[in-house]
Amino acid sequence: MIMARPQKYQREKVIDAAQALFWQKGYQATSVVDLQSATELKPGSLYKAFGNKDGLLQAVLENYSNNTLLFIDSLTEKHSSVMAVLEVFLNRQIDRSCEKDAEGCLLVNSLLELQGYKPQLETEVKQQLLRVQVRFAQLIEQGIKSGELSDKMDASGKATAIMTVVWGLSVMSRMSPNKTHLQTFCDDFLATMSS
Amino acid sequence: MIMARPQKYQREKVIDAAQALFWQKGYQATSVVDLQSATELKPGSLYKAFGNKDGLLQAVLENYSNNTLLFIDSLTEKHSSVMAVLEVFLNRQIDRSCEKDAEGCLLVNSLLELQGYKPQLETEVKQQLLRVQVRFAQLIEQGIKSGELSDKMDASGKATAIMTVVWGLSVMSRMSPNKTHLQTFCDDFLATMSS
DNA sequence: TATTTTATTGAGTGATCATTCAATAACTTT
DNA sequence: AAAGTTATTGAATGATCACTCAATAAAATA
Repeated sequence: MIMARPQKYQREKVIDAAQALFWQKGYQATSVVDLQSATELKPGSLYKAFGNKDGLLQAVLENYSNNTLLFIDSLTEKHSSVMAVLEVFLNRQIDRSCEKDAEGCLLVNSLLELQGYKPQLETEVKQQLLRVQVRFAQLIEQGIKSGELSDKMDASGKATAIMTVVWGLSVMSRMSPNKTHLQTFCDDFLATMSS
Repeated sequence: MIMARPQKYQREKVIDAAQALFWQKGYQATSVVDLQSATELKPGSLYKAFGNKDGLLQAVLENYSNNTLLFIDSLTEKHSSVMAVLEVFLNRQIDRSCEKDAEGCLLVNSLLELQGYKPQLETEVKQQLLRVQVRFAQLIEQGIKSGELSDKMDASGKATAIMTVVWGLSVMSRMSPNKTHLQTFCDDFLATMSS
């Protein structure tokens, strides 16, 4: 393999910097000039690496949802009970929602911003969100089989419920919510899932 | 009062047309040219009437949240029990979320799109969302006093919970959700509120 | 060292954006 | 009917946008 003139920049760092910007300001409000400053990439390099602004967002979204899946997996390894995993995950969402300048979930933000405007990116975001939902469904399936979770609703239904709560928290994070209120809400919700 | 050259257009119709556009495409993706076509207003008239694009969105948001409050009030008049009001409201949210090209809640969409980009409009959106949340808190307060709702959590906490669910449904509406799953989720949620 | 290959550079491009304003038209008042 | 008032009109403006590309620089190979 011929390799003349290797890349000076680190792809990971570039994606992280871009992610921070897209998360703070959203897709449209983030100009390519902003991205050039944050990533310290000249326009030509940026377009060489990611095609265009859409391609950069796509790389960011993949990175973001990969991290989410990795986090779920790490919780699954750490805790033996499925309920514990759900509880810890929700509590982290609550903590994030109550931070001072909480920005919610990048995937949710992107989904709502890009609806009916960038169909291709919208599809991409939906797929990433579905990946997370499916991972939860798999986890819950185990919990139902082991008898830990009730079998009143199937795993798919329970996963839908949990995603609705998580995404609700993501929106709520923009409203300076009361932490105790959210905790009580999530406790009650989790109670409806266990057997 | 001197009135030479009265307005040719109807302010309500203009706001409705603008609302439809903002709802479909979001604030940034809706160009002033789009708004001119939809409202059949020339740029000068539009700016005379609303100041600028932000002013038009503000008028739309006020109109939107007024309608939401009116809807809650109409349910309150129609049903004697608070639980019935909450149930009907949530069921309408579910129905909307499962429509073919569901667009979620305009206020939620706007909140997430404008975060960290248009602080003034963001504040406006938060206020409109809070108006709705407060109206629910007042309604729930009655339900607690009458003993219909449990007093385990105060009215403010219960209102936070319900808004989290409603906003979660608003996001979920973009994901072609399963109606039965949402209904079961909301039934279980309402059960945690009653005494 | 000379050649080849490829990433980097950054000024430049055309399109689109929100917004303005002087001219005009329509309605009321006198 | 004339004068006065104000909404309407639409071409024009300047700014910003995402994006391009020919020139250049740096590393690997011969």
